[in-house]
Amino acid sequence: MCNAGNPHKENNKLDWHCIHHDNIKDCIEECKVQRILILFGKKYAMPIIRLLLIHKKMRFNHILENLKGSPKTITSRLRDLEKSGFIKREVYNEIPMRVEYSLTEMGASLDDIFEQIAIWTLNSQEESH
Amino acid sequence: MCNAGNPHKENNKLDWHCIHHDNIKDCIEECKVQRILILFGKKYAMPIIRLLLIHKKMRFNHILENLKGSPKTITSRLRDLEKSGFIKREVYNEIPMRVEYSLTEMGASLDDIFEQIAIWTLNSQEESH
DNA sequence: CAGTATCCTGACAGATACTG
DNA sequence: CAGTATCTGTCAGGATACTG
Repeated sequence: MCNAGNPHKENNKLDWHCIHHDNIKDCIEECKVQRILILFGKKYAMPIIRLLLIHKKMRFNHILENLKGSPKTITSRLRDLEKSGFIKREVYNEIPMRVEYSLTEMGASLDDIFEQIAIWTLNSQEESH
Repeated sequence: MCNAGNPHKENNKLDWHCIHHDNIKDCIEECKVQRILILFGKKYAMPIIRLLLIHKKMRFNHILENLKGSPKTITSRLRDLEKSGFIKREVYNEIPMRVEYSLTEMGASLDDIFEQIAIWTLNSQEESH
């Protein structure tokens, strides 16, 4: 069983990843921590979140221009983030067409963990001096 | 300039990633948060850290058997983690040869951020109900 | 405008055999 | 034992042209 969703710091550390899976494939598919790391290890995933944290709402071409990626890759990443529940896609049937991307509540909360990672990198730098 | 290494929560949020780079390539190369996410988005990176947190020291074949990966991939990941300063590789010139992997202080501190991500996944799950 | 479709390159990863 | 070498397949991502 994957216990990544059930961390009780007092009792046992290491609750953030399952060690009891028979094969690692199950871990990767079921462990939420691993899935987040895989998603944000992909190109543009984090920069998209950051753009939306700053601008709140953005249209496709604005994201595209800002990140200077190919439309295929940007689309792919937007779909990933949407499927994972981090961003919301709203279509307005105007001419020309308008699509606006924004963060879900869950997506906006990513700010916290990214910041914590940043703080961690700062601390681990100090320790190594 | 990348300001990911200089987070001051009181003044400005979003310090965890640089928005002022002209192109995203510089961000990926220079931003520490992004680099960590890319590294641990790769297969076996997190499971290796977890194994070493539990067992303290492990030999190559034990890691290999435990994670059931191909030797090429496991070696590649061990080198990545070593280059980033998370693990230490010690060679003993015995016959048969012995190599032991263990965490550096910085590697052991990864426990904290993985746990924080796990706690975050738990909280964001509750919110969405 | 917001994407798809197509083609292409390179990195990631598995399987297996081999070596110091 | 601790890898390396080799071959293979899959997928991420770029460039560009096209479409509803």
